Amino acid sequence: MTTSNSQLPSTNRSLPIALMRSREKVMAPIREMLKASGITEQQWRVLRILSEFGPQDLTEISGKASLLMPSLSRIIRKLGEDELIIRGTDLEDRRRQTVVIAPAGQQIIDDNLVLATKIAGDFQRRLGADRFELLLDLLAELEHKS
Amino acid sequence: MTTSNSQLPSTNRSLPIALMRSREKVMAPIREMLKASGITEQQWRVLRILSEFGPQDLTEISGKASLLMPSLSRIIRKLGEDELIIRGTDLEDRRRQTVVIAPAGQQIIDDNLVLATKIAGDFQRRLGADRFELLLDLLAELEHKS
DNA sequence: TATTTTTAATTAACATGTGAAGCAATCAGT
DNA sequence: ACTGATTGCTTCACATGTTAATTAAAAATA
Repeated sequence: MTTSNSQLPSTNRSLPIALMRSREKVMAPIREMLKASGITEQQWRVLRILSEFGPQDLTEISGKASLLMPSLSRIIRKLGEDELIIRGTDLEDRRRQTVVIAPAGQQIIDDNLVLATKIAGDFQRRLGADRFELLLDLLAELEHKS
Repeated sequence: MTTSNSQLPSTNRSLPIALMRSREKVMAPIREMLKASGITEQQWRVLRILSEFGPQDLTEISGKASLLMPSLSRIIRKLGEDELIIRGTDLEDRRRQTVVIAPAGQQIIDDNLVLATKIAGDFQRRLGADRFELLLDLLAELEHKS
């Protein structure tokens, strides 16, 4: 406005904002679903990973869930307090915390299985299978080093 | 792990996680750039919008920046305290707060113009112009109602 | 083995995300 | 003009994002 910034791509066509917008749209129905179970979207991600890949330490979860350690540390503490997971110190390496999903946690996964599958499928159908895969590929390419 | 959840798409191929991952990768260099100016990525977005579209009220900014009102309210307060923007009550409708970018705010936009343009261009080149536009289109499609 | 370096996790401090409640100004209908 | 509904923004409460500092344990090296 004040000076010329015409070289900058308009915020209307900005990749960061587009990513935020679409992330919000994708997450909203999942959050809505999870309200009944009383957990957040990130807690759900952690439980899903524990359910799918079994017991593991925080660093492994962090990588799979794309959560930074400080966030994950708080989430694990909360999930432990709510008895949705069970944590224990690794006897081989006492720095590590091994985390296992608890029955109550698995129950939440099971309770939301059908609806979560439907929600994921809706987005896939919205774009079509091919374009959906293409989108995932393009997003993955953004992560590679230039 | 405990019970079967094979219908659920693996977290490895999950759209929400893919969106988070790529968002982080796209934002990281911008945050790095902004450290020198002492503002956050969201504050930068607000300043850019004010610079590009001129004075406007919070609701308008909220829509363009994809920031919820509670977040934006705090951001605007902070930017005002730092004198990067100037806010005033709209005399026509005293509920509205009209926000204008201040010289110090415009200076930050100007200071980062070249590097910000380069960063945005890097991602575009990484995919190629066509695939980059395709990505933006696919993301936009996710936002439509099913 | 003592010292140094690295690693896994936590904590601290501040900013944002999110849903809900609150408040004042405006609007709509009477 | 009066009342109820709506709008624009703020505040609250809690969770997460982010960087830096911290702690304990393990690994590397002298």
